Parts: sequence; C-alpha cells; structure tokens
Amino acid sequence: MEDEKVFVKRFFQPGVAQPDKLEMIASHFHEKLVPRHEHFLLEGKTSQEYMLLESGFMRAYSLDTTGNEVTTAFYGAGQPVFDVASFFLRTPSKESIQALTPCKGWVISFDDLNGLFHSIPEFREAGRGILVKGYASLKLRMQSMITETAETRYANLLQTNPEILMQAPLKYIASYLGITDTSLSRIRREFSKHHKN
Amino acid sequence: MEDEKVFVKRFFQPGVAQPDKLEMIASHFHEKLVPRHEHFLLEGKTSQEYMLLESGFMRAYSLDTTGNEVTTAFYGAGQPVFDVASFFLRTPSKESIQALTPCKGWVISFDDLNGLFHSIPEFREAGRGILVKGYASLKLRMQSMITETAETRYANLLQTNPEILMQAPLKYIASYLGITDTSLSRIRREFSKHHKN
DNA sequence: CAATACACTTGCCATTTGGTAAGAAGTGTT
DNA sequence: AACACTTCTTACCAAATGGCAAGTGTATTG
Repeated sequence: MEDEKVFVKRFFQPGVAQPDKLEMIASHFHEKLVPRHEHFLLEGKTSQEYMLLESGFMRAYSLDTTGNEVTTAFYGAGQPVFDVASFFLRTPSKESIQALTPCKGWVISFDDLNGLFHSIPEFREAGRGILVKGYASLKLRMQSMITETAETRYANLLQTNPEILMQAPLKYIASYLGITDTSLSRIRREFSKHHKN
Repeated sequence: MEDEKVFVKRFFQPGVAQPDKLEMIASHFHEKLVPRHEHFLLEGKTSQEYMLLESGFMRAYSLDTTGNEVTTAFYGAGQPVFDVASFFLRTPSKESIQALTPCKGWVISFDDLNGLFHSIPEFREAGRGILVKGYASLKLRMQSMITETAETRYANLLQTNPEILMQAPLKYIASYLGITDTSLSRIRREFSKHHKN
C-alpha cells in the first residue's frame, strides 16, 4: 500500500478487509484539489462527486429567505464531504461547499459509487455507516440547539472541535451556532472573563 | 394484493416493481400494535425493529442534561418509524418513541432487513432513499431553527403538518419547535389576533 | 363523585439575543 | 504606500424568549 491512494485505502480498511477489494475501491477514486475560497459544490447544481477530504478545511453554507449566508457544516481532514440529498437523490443542491484552506481530496462519481455498493457488500455497509453517523450527529446538534444556550454551544464546540475556531472566521461559526456574529463576539468576551488563563 | 399486508406492499411498490419481490419483502414484516401512551422504543435499549406506521400517531423524545423531555420528532400514518443510530449501528438508543394515539404498524428485524437489502437491490435503494430523505428534512429543520423566529416556525408547522397541532399536546410541540410551552402559548395568542377568521 | 393530575393561559420580570452603526485592526492588491 | 476590504469588537436600544407562579378548565382515575 505504497501508492498514492493510501489515504483512500486506509479510510475503508476498517470495514473492508481483503486487499483486492480495497484495490478495486481505490481504483474508482480520483484526486481532486480545491484552492482556497473555491467551491467544491455550488447551490443549484447537482452534486456529481462524493469526496474524502485528505487535507484542508471546508464549510457548507446556504442562503436563507433574506439572502443571508448560513454555515451548515464544517469539514476537516479525514471526513467525507458531500451534500446528502443532492448526491443521492440526484437533485439540485440547496447549499454550496467551499474550501476555507487549500484542499486535497479523493472523489468518486455517483455511478461508480453505486457500482461498488452493488459489488462489494462490506463497502455498502461502510457507506451506510457514514450516512447514519452523519445523521446521528446532526440529531445531536439539533438537540443541542433546542436545549442549550448559545454560550454552552460555543463552549462545546471549543471542546470538541477547537480547529474550527482556529480556521473559520467568526461570522461562519456564529451562523453555525445559530446566532449572529455580534452575539458570538459578546459570548467570547464573557467567556474569556470567566476562563482567564 | 388482497391480503393483510397490502400496506407494506403498497409502500414499496413505487421502487420495487416485481410482485414476487414485493411478496418476499412483505413476508418479513409482522404486524405490531402499540396502545396509546405505550412505548415502541425506550431510551437505553437497542432498537430491534424498523416499523412502517399504518395508522396512528407517535413522537420521539429524549431527555436533556437537566432532565427535561425534548420532543425530537412526530410520526404520522404512512411514515417509517425507527431510531436511525440505534437500529443501524446496534447501539443503545438515546431517545424513546411513544404512541400518542393507538397505533398499528408493520415491523421487520435488523437481520431480516439486511437480508432483503442484500438480495433485492431495488429494496436497498428504497431503504437508502428513506434514510436520505429523513436526513434532508432534518437539515431543513435545522436551517429553519437557525434563521427563522419561533413564530415563523410555528406558522410553517401549521401549514405543513396541521395534524400535529391537532393531536399533540402543546408542550410537545413547543420543545419540538425549540421553545418553552409558555412562549408557544403566547405565540399562539398573537397569531390568532392577526389571523382572525 | 371526589380527588387528582394534566393542559393551557396569563402576568410579571430577568435574561438572552438581534439590529444597527461606529471604529480599530488586520489583509490583500495595485 | 495607499486603498479598499474584511474581520472583529463594542455600545446602544429593541425584540424575543425564559422562569416562575397563579389560575382555570378538562380529563382521568379510584
């Protein structure tokens, strides 16, 4: 496993044991580079690629009814990046996905992914696992939105994904947390008062 | 298709054309009745059944850190009912699912569902579609939580799912909308002022 | 039928968050 | 270096929401 697709193979190794199957899987992935600030997916277009992000940092966002950007997700190295509905239902995307830093990833087309799903049961299971885990974490986030204050949500994000706070501008983080950038700035100030180092 | 499992077959007919495959699918579903206020799934237990709800009305809820119930979903007749993470990842559920009215549904075990996924590709596609659509609608709800006021969210619910407002007590609807029952009661009052009939 | 629990509303006030605008500091470009 | 642009902070006030508690009516149950 010394070739350039080590990353892809490592990603699926836990679920797919046989080397020949890993080889077949990897053969359908192609390298993709996304420069900083460029888009991987644009609202209105139908997503054609399912990406595994090897390095870099991205965000997904959509526009609300009044035209404001709402950041809906952040993606770090090692994560799968795609719009579930657009990619799997073959419909125009309601959100855009953009590189916050220069990104390198590996992409596969819908047809190729489906082909592998049909021919390799373990790969299919892995695919379902990815979907289910994303779903579950969105449910957790929704529960957090309902029951916790913005300050607590910020504290949690700080604990679990400090790299987001390092790499994303405040306004993106704010709309991800469901508040305005003004509020987040206030929260951050209060927060540093109580957590003096 | 005059037998008792018409409901199950009708449910999958759009995706699964051949009658013999529909027959095989239906053969793995079993009738399940859940009396009013009884639970279909309890927090802490691992979900063993994937249900298609033929009649009745249910809700899912979980407890937040301070012990308050948070209603996370409502299910009406015709909808699939299951906790995604618990059922597919075989882990203890973080939420409970309860019948708000007497319910009748059709259930299938994890192993049987997986068996059908492996042997009937169209059924597999249907299963993925259900998952993806649930995921997408949760994303929409999250966006709504971030960008819209509680009053607007209430108005939308009134438009799209009036049956929820008819069948569920106010406090369940309130936590589903992410507000307290006090606030929802106030919103409802303001709402009726402006929308006198 | 009485007793009890539940569902909903309302008032009062505190807290959180939003909207707007101004300004400071940093970034990038020519 | 000058310029525009973005990012972040801060102040002010308004609006939205929460917490608590009382009160009313309805359902449930023994």
